[in-house]
Amino acid sequence: MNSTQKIFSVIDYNLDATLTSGQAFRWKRHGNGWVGIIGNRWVQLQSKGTELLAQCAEPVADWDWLTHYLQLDLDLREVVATFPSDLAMRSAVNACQGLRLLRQDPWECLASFILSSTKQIVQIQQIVSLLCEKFGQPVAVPEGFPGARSFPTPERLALASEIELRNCKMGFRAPYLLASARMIAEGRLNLQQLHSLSADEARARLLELPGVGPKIADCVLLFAYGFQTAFPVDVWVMKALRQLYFPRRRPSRLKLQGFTQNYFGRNAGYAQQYLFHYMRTRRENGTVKTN
DNA sequence: TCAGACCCTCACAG
DNA sequence: ACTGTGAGGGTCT
Repeated sequence: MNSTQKIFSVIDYNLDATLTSGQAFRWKRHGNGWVGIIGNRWVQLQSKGTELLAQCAEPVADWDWLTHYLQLDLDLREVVATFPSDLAMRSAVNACQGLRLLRQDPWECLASFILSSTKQIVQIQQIVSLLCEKFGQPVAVPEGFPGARSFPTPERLALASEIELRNCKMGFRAPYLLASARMIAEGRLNLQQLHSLSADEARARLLELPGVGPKIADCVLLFAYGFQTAFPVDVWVMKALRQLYFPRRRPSRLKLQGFTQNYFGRNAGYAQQYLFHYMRTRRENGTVKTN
């Protein structure tokens, strides 16, 4: 039966933490819940205990897209059980039970992270919001809600000028986003095809894009393609790693990569998300308990 | 490996 | 109120 809303039963799903943890940049708080756009759909989400209420603007026949985006079928306990059990890791997990990884659209994720370099999360949200406002397609919205737009396609952005993009306050990231959009629009890189590659191969392809370095490539592998071994190292995670595991000398990037893969295991990327969130939200901002 | 440049905005001093 | 300053989920050269 088609309905505009559905109730999912969930265990250990911290919606607030998940939507504010810097993976996705378009969710806005609305009352107790959240409003966002997934693909071409407007969605409102509310979490109540073990229930997750989803509301759309138009009737939905099949909710698989939302189950997939939110990764509702994932057994989080099984994932957390694979983390190393040092104190910092345990503290990070305890500080934020139910933090999840989303499974986003590759292009939206890629473009958003190209825009993320040396920006704070609120600033990224602002840029992405302007970008959607200017280049996105209108989507259906329920009565009484402000209009909303989808994330612009690479084809649309490929037609934009650098000036237009800079007007979205993205500064020096504009030529990167434009060039990447063009490469994808021209078919020089097929984002869907990366699903069929290994993590290393997919990573190599992403690194061909201008404005995409190791950190952003890993974010896309993790947040869009679900390669859970991908381990984005940003300033926060680097701070944690150095304090915790390399107190003496700083390791080379290659060494660090080897270490994170071995030490954090097959869900290294998930572990990274907990460390990131922990570092970012702790009161003493930047210190981690080591014993 | 190692800086420095790169846009722009906001928070925070003074 | 105003101006000055610094730094912010990096990447490129």
